[in-house]
Amino acid sequence: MPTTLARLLPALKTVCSQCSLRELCLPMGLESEDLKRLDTIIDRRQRVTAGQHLYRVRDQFEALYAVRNGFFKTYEINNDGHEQINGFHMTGEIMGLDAISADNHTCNAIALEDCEVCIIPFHRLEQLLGDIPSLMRQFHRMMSREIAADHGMMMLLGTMTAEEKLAAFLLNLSQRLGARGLSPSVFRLSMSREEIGSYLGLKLETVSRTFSKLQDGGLLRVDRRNLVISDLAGLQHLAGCATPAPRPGSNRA
Amino acid sequence: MPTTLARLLPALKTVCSQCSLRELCLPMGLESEDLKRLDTIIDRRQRVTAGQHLYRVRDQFEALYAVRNGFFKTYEINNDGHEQINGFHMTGEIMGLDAISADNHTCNAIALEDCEVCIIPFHRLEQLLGDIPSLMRQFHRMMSREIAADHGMMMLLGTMTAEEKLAAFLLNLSQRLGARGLSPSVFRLSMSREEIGSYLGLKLETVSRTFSKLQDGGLLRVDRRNLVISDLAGLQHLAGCATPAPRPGSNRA
DNA sequence: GCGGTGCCTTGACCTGGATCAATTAAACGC
DNA sequence: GCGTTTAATTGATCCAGGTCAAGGCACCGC
Repeated sequence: MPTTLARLLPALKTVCSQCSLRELCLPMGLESEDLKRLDTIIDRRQRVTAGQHLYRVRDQFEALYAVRNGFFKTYEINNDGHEQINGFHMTGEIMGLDAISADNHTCNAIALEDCEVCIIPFHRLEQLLGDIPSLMRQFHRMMSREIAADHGMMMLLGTMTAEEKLAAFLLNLSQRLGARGLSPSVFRLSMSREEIGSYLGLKLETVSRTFSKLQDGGLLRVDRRNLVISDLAGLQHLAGCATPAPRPGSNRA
Repeated sequence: MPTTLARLLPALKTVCSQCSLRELCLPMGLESEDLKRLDTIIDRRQRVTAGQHLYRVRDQFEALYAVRNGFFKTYEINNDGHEQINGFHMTGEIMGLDAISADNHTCNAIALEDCEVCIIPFHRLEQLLGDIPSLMRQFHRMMSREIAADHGMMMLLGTMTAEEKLAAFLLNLSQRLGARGLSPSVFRLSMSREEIGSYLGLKLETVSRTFSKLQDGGLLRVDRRNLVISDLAGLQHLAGCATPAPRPGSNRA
């Protein structure tokens, strides 16, 4: 058993059927009968303190994780030692989908704040998918959404300028926070400038300069990690208006 | 019905159970009993001539497509009119996985050569997945592999130089051709310099210059679209040795 | 309070790849 | 065969973002 799984808290009994996030997460759209069956396999939570890994590259793949609260990043290190962040993950989002094919995790997941995740044992989930068509549909939607989001990210990395990238990134965060009932215009960044840069294919100095430029343009205010978006339409214009309408469960940047 | 589906050739009767690609494709690892059940839903092929679209953004999503032969690209156009190629798809690879979540295609697929695809009606496939656990597993592996490949692509776009990008791209092609029993060192590129550039986040001039540089370095020979890899190890070194071992059904760059 | 540490900002300069432009060469229609 | 078209190469110049360097400022332990 990987060390990262060692600190299970049996006291934390989860049930999807009682979870306030169920319409954002895997149980979305499930009948109460089927929700109860899901409860039988997703019955454990795990706490992960800020800075701790949930899993690492090459860890045996056993479970998917749904973020219950907190904020994660997933990243890979390439052979130059260069870190690339694949995604930031918040409440209701599923991590680990990339590991299914290889039976091992292909990236690292680390908590940027104190977090809690629901453990979804994958082989039991697959069994259940065969019995609950609506759950299977939702699962496939979530995987597909990840693929589409990654394609969006490839577009961002391949074709956008620093300003466009940062605008798109902040809008995406704003949207996902909004979909969770939080303020879409005033929030705290959980990640450093360097981490934003790693995600967007920029250096931290460029991220910092670009923040300053957007601030000088009156689009937002930043003070360290506190952000206020003051001109949403302006940011959207900058990002190419490519911001899709927020949807429950919308995933990734 | 989308125009792109109009030219069905009923004469082309497909059966997975007879297909030489079955160990690269969706039927991988299936028992003959289950293969027959797959035959009942994947029973049509479609020809797509070079330059013709198989589907376009916003087309209703009805089916996945397995490439039977030929070569496709999938791409998106962003709001600046900038094209980003998401992937090149060859024999045995599945296209359309990104469309499941939205019920509409989120990218365009166009044939770079005369192609033939097998039509996989998605709702019928989902029904069958519930009955055939090994098919479900293989389907999930293929989706997951796409996610992992996209993460690799994000790494490439975010952290690599032009030379590293091109080396990694050519090695990926080489590997996938090799896995299909074709020469991994002598092959013809089906795409233009501009398309390579769009995929790698470079301009066509840079792609051309980088080819020349690799050629001058003795790593390969290019003449228009004909390629000979003469120093595989050298290319791998350049690409950061990040080339995973070729596996059947390995997907995407 | 006070030194240390980690993050962030800003300035000055440099460079990899973009841009603009000219040339060559295959492929194609007739 | 001979224009026309399209793809590719190569050169010259430019600039967005990288790199290097110097502070600044919140936060922490003591």
